[in-house]
Parts: sequence; C-alpha cells; structure tokens
Amino acid sequence: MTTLTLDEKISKYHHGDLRNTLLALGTEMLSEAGVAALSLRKLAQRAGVSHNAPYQHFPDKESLLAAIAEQGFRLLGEAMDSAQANPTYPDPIERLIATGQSYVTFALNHPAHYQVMFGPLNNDAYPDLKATSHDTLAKLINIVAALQASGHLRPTPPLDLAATIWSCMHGLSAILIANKLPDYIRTQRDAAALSATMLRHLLTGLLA
Amino acid sequence: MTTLTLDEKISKYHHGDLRNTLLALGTEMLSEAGVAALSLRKLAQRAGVSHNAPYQHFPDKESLLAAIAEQGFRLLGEAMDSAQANPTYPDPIERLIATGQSYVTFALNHPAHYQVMFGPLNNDAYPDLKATSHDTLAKLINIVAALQASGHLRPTPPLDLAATIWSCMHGLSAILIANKLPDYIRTQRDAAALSATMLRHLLTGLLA
DNA sequence: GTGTCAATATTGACACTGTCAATATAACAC
DNA sequence: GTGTTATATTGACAGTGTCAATATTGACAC
Repeated sequence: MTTLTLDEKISKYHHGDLRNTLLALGTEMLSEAGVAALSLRKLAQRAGVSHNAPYQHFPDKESLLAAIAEQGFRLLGEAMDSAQANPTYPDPIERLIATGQSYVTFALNHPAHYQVMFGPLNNDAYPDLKATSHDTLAKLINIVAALQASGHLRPTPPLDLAATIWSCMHGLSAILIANKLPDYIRTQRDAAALSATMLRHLLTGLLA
Repeated sequence: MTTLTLDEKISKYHHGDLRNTLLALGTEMLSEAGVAALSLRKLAQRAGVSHNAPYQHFPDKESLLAAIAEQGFRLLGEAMDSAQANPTYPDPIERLIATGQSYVTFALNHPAHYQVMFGPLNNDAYPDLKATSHDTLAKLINIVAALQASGHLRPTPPLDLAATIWSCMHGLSAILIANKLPDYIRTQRDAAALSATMLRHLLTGLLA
C-alpha cells in the first residue's frame, strides 16, 4: 500500500481512503467548533469531495458520529492503557489514581469528542460503538479485579466498584467540560489534581 | 390574571403566555423524541403560532434550549429539596443517600431534558442558566457542610466533598442514560439501588 | 489489452431548518 | 379616540440532510 499524504488523497477522483479521512477531518472539525458546527457538507468540502460522497461510507450523519464516538472510546482506552503501563508508579493504587487522571485529562483535551461519545446517540443502534465502549469498561473492570485479587480493594462485586470509579471520573469530566464547577478549576493541572483528590476520597471514604 | 387553559392560549392572536407555553411544549417534545427532533418550527406549530413567533421571546434556538435547561436545574433542585425534607429517613446520612437517589431518579425520568442540561451549551453565554446551576450545586454544598458540622463527614473542604458526590451521581446518571452499563440495569428500581450502593461505597471507601 | 462489473464519486433535486426583514395586529397609556 | 409598544405574521434566503439518477474509476475475467 502506497502511503499517500492527506492532500494527495484529496486530489484523486477515487479518493482511496475517504472513510478514514472523513473520520479524521470530522474529529478535527469537532474540536474546532463543536458538534453543532459539524455538517456533512462542510466536511465533504474539506475532504475535497462532493457533498454526497460521504454517503458511500456512512448511511447517514448519525452513523458518522457513531464512528467518531467509537474511535474516541478506542483512544480513551489507549490513554488508560498507557497510564497503567507507566512505570512511574510502582504502587498499584497510585497507578489506579494515575489512570483516573489520564481519563479526565483525555476528556478535557477532547471535550467535543468526549461529548459525542456520551451524547444522545442511541447506543443500541450501533453495535460496533457498543462493543468498543464495553471494551473500554472492561479494561477498568480488569484493573479493579486485579486490585481485589491482590488484596488492595474490597471483595465486593467488581462491576460495582468499577462502575463507581467510572461514574466518578466520567461525572467529573462532564461537569468540568460543561463548566458547571465555577471559579474553581483554572488550569489543566488543577483538574488533574482534583481528579486525584476525588479518587483518594473515593478510596478512603467520606465518613468522619 | 385570568387562568386560561393551554388550548385557550393557543387560539388567541396574542397568545398571552407564549414564552412559558414554548418552554412547556418544548420540554414535552424533548421527552418525546430527544433533542435532535426538537425544531423551532414544529414547536411553534404545536403552540398554534407562526414559525417566527418564538423569536419574540428567544433570540435564537440555543437560547430556548438554555431556558429549558435552566428550568431543568430548578426541577432537579426541587427534587433534591423534597428528598431532604422527607421524614422517612431521620438519619442524616440515610437522607443524603436518599437525596442522591432522587437525583439519579430525576435524571432517568427526564433523560433528554437532563442531556440538554449537561449538553454542549456554552454555560457562560447564559448567565441565568449559570446562576441556576450554581444554585443547585449550592444545595448540595449546604447539605455537606451541615453533615460536617454535625461530625458525620470529614472536615475537608466542603466543595471538594460536594464535587465528589455530585460527580458520582452525575456520572452514574449520564452513563445509565447513554446506556453504557450493559445488561446490568433493567428497571428503575435497579438504578435506585445501584445509586445507593455507589454512595455507600463512596462514603465508606473502596479500600480493603 | 478488452470488456464487464462493482465500487466509488458526482450532479441535481427536495423538503426542512434557523433566521432576517418587512408588515400586520392587538393591548394599553394618555 | 390616538399613538406607541409589544406581539405575531408573512415572505424570503441560505444552509442542511438525504434521495435518485448518472458518471467515473479500478479490478478482474478472458
């Protein structure tokens, strides 16, 4: 397979890799101006292609968004994986905290993308999206189960624990992206610090 | 003020209370078919008014959505208030848990409305929305501060604790609405039970 | 190579949307 | 009443998602 630059792809009649190009440029437009500003026609134009070419690769706009969301879950999963693989934190609990931070950091670095991932898409209508999001959750469940096996975490149902941690991290991400925590978070460092604080609270409990 | 039925309002040239009618019918459409299906023109038609009448009360569609979101935060606040006032739970910690459950229950009963509240609206562009959402958060902060004063919760910064609890409840709500927790939650009772379980985990900690 | 076919892209059309400008109607102050 | 203001209507426009019909290309059989 000859590797073409994006500009080369655009110049040909048969684009060659339009589907991936649309995903890439769509994600780009998303981060530039948000979901509301993402139109199929502008996207096609940016890809150097007629306004109906995307329909060869996606049955409708929502399917494109679902594919973008799916890719987002993959990227998020990779971010979590690399946090888990980071040798900076030999203690597995610290590694869990670092993983949570990487989750929130990912969300804040790609707010529009993240919003599509948890937006009004009907999950059940897109089996690939559903499978990918489940895979991402599975990563967290595995981490939790390992921490239970090593005696670090309570031996309650791992799905309960994973759901709790996930809810906390997702909730913080969404609240920060929606800007509902006023005059509190100013820098990304603040957000990372807050996510660590929250995870420690979660781990040790809130009761006096 | 003569109280008119909704149908009476619709039949008059000068509607009389179009703004509130649009909010009510808009919320109705939202719950029927989701954000994507909410169009200003269909809404105007349902209100029995020309397609441009809404512009007398909202500068654009997004402002309408912001007003609907604002109203959502008010309703959510009322739900939390009445959970706090519920005499069924004399123990303040149990009352906190019940309040959390009422939060999640509200979200699951009005999924589309809830999604608009945390959707891609630019919070800063709508001061009223911002103020109302802050008021809702303030309720939670007050509850937490009272529980600290009575010695039930740790004396760490109350905003930290409130943010943690809120993140957990919002995260669970959003994940359930987006249907990302597969084959786990089948009934609303399940969701309420899960939210209580999560809050108890949060209160007592996850560590072994 | 040539011919055929399926994949891919284009053109043109349509209904629908949000929004603007100009106009009409009603309510109200004086 | 008269005039002013708030409210609603009509008509227009560009932009959107999507459909149907058509054109172009690349691949593969022969």
